[in-house]
Amino acid sequence: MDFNELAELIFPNAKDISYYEEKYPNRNLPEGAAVTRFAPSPTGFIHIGGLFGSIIDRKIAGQTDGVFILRIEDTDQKREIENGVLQIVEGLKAFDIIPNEGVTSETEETGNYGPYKQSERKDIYQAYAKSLIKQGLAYPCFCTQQELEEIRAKQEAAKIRPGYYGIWAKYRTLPIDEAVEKIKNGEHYIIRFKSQGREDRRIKHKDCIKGNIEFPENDQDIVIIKADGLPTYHFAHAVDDHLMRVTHVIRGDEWVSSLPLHLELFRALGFKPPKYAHTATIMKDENGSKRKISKRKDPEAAVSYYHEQGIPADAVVEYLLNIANSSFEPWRRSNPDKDISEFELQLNKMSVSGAVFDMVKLLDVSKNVISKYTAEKIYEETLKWAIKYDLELEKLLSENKEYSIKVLNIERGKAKPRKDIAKWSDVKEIIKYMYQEEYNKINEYEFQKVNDKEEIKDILNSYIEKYFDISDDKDTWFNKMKDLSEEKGYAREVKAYKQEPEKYKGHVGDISSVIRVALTTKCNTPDLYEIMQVLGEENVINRLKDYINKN
RNA sequence: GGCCCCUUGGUCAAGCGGUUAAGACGCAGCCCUCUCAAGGCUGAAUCAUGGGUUCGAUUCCCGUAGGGGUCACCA
Repeated sequence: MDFNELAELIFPNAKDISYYEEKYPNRNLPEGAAVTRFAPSPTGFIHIGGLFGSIIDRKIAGQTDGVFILRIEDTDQKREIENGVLQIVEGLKAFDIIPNEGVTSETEETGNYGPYKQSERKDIYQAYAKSLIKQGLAYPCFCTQQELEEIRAKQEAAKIRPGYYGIWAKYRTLPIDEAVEKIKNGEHYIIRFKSQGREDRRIKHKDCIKGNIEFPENDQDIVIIKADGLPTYHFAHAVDDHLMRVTHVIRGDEWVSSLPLHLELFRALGFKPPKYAHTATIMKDENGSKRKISKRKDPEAAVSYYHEQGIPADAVVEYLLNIANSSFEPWRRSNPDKDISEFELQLNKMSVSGAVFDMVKLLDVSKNVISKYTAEKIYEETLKWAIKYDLELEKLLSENKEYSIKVLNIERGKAKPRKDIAKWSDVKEIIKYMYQEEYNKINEYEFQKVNDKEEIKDILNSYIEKYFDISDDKDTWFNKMKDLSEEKGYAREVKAYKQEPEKYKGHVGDISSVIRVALTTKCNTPDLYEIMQVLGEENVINRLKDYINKN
C-alpha cells in the first residue's frame, strides 16, 4: 500500500489537478493589474467592515484595470441563512459596488473562473486534497470529537500549546495499511494537512498594509476537508485564490494569525502566494475604551442602518475612504466634482490600527455630499427614502413635486450651497412649514426677542400695507425691511444698534425675525427673501393676516 | 496563558533624527449689509511610560503598561 492507493480509496473520482490548472489559466491582464475578491459568508446582511473591505477591493482592482470578484464562502452550511447571497449582492449594489466577476444573484454568476460559490466547488477541493495525500502531505484523521477534547485537556494540564501537531497528531503517523483498513471498516474521518513546519523556526512576511511581520512557522495539522466533504476556510482560500488567479487578498486583520498556515499551504500545493493586505478593524468607542464594532450591540455596524437613517450611500463610501486613506479628504477638497473612481487608493498608506467609527464626522461628510446634489436629486432621494420610512413625508413630496423642488432649491445651486441636510430623515423638519397643511398644524410660534403680540401685529400690518411687494428684487426687498425697521424705532443696521443699543428698540434683524416667524413659525430658516418668493404673494399675505387675526 | 499586531489632541490623522508637531470633525470666541446652515479668522487640546543610542529623539533599539486580534470538522 502506498499514498497513491490511499488517495484513490478516499477520492476515487477526483480529477487530476492538471485539469483545473488548464481550465483556469493565468489571466491575460496588463502589467500591474490587480485581481481582488470580496468573499463573505452568506450569514446575514453586510457588516460595515465588509463594506469597507469591498470598497478597497473594488478600488484596487478598478484603478489597475484589474478584476474584482465576488465569491461566496458557503462551506459552513449550519450558519447559512435564506437569501444570504441576494442580501450580499443587493447590499453591495446599494453602495454602487458592482463586481466584474462572480456571483450576481442567488443562482447566477458571471466569469470564466467559477463556480464562485464554494459549495459548488467540492470536486475541485477534493482534487487538490487528493494530490496532497498522494504526496504524503495530507492524511485521514479518525479522531472523534471526544478524543480531540482529551488531547486538549492533556495539553492544558501540562500547560503546553494546544492543538493537533507533532506528537499530539495521533494519526499523522498511522501506517497506510491501518488507515485503509479503518476506511474500509467505515470509520469516520476527515482529512488533515501534514504540516512540515517547525515551531522553533520563524518565517518573515511582508504585508501590504502592516509591513514586515514575523512569526513561528505553522506546525498545526489543520483540517482541510471536513466530514461533509467541504473544505475549511484555509484550504478553500488557497485553492480558490490560486485558481481564480487572485493577486491581492485584502481581508480583515483577524486573519493575520493564520498567515503562517496559509503561506505553508500555498507552498505545499505548489502555488505562488498572493499579496496580502490585512485591514485594521473598525472600532466602536464605548465609555472611553475601544472595542471591535459589533453587529449585535451596535446598530451602525449593519449597513441597513444607513439606509434607515437616510444617509446617502455616497457619503458612507466617502467616509470609509477617509478612514482608508487620510489623503482622500484633501483630494476631495481640491477635486470637489470628481468621481471617487479617480482617487488613487494606496494600501501602504492605510492605518495599521483600528479607527473608532465617528458618526459625527460621517454626518459632516454627508452634509457636504448632499450640498452638491441638485434640488431634483434631493427630491428623488428623499422621496425614495420616505416611501420606506416616512409615509407622511412621502405624501407631502409626491403630491407637491414641482413645489417641493422649489422649496429644496432655496439657497441651492449656487457657489455656496446650503448645507443643512445631513440625512434624508432631516428633510421633513426643515421643509415642513412650507406646506400650507403642515403650517396650519403648527401652533407654536418661536418668537424670541420681539414677542409682544401687539407689537408683532403692528409690525406685520405695516409690512403688508406699506412694504410688501412680491415683485421686488432682493436689494429693494431688504431696503424696505430697513425702512420698516426705522419706522418702528429699530436700527436699519445691526452695527448701528450695537454701537448705541439704548437708542433703538432693536435692529433690522429683529424686524425680519418677526416676519420670519409669522411666516414660518420658526426663528431659524434659510433666506427669508427666497422663502417669500417660493411661498408666493398670496400665501405670504394670508399667513401674515392669519397670524394677526388669530392673535 | 502562548503567539502576533498596535499606541501623536475627544475622534480621524500628517509626520518618517533637528518642525512654531500639518489638516479634518467636534468644541469655544470673533467676523460676515436679517436668523439659521454655511463661509472666514482666532483659540483651547496630542507624541502612553521608563531606560538606552545620538550633539539631538514623536521619529531608531530594549523594557513596562494599556489596547486589539488569534489559538474550531466557523468564516
